[in-house]
Amino acid sequence: MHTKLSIVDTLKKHQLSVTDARKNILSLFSESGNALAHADIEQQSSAEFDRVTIYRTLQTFVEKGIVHTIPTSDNSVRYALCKDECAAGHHHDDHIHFICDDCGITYCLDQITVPKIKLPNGFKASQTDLIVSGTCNKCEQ
Amino acid sequence: MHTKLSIVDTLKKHQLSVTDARKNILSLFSESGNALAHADIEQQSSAEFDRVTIYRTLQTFVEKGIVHTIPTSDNSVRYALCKDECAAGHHHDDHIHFICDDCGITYCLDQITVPKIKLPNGFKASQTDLIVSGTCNKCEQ
DNA sequence: TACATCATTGCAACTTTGTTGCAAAATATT
DNA sequence: AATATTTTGCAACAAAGTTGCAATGATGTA
Repeated sequence: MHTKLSIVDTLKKHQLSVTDARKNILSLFSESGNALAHADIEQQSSAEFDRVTIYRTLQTFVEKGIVHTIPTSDNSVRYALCKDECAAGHHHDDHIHFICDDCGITYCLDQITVPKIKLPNGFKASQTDLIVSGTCNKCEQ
Repeated sequence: MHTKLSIVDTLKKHQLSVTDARKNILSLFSESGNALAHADIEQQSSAEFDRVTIYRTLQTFVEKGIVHTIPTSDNSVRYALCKDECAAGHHHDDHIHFICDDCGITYCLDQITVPKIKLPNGFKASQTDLIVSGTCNKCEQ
């Protein structure tokens, strides 16, 4: 069984030097539990870090396999923590994402896996994203 | 059986006045056959129309149900023609989209439908997007 | 067809978002 | 603790998207 890695250990495991920005942004993710847009992070730490640093940090996290991206229709890609198994350059996040139209929260529905899709001849899949939008369980009444 | 609507008829059907910009942009879609990003349209008609016009035209087309959006991970939403059944404010495009990592072409794979997903309690889906990326049949060798 | 009305377009000005190079600061290594 | 290496912030910029408004174009009616 896996013991949950600390923020610092996660960074070290991926051969990243441990800096304030990285610790801080990474902890934003684990505290929130959900996916974050660049803008979310900027709002929650703009006083502390330069915009450019946030861009570069997110990019590094994606490259190292610490977070994965979630496509959206509104030109504001979301980022979410990967499971431990994700490695640099190779993501294994074949779960579903749910974006609430009401509150905007983006959930990783880890329990549900993306069904295998049979593509036409000649098409080869390297990644599959399934994004469901609608109303989440908090916004429904 | 449906007879394919002309550009002008499509606009009229959706209660839009027929203008050069709309005719032109709409025909870009039917000629290309695939999904287009805002940038694609801008390149192919920048001399003719203002950037702002393209933004507004695309927005109108989405609202009227003439085109639908395709989420992406690179902050460049793609737009593609809807089937005839799509009405204003209510899209029925539950087919799969394929984005080629090589050539960048975005295909609507109409033949393949998105499998029904069972969501956790309290979650209600209004739309489901399935985006597969990889190598398309033209780029594969 | 000409007119009046209404919608659309282009322009300008602006805001937001994302990128790049470089010097200063922080981190890691010895 | 000193050096080498990375990371950060700043500045300057490029690209993407938005808004108001006047001018133009489309549409329906006489």
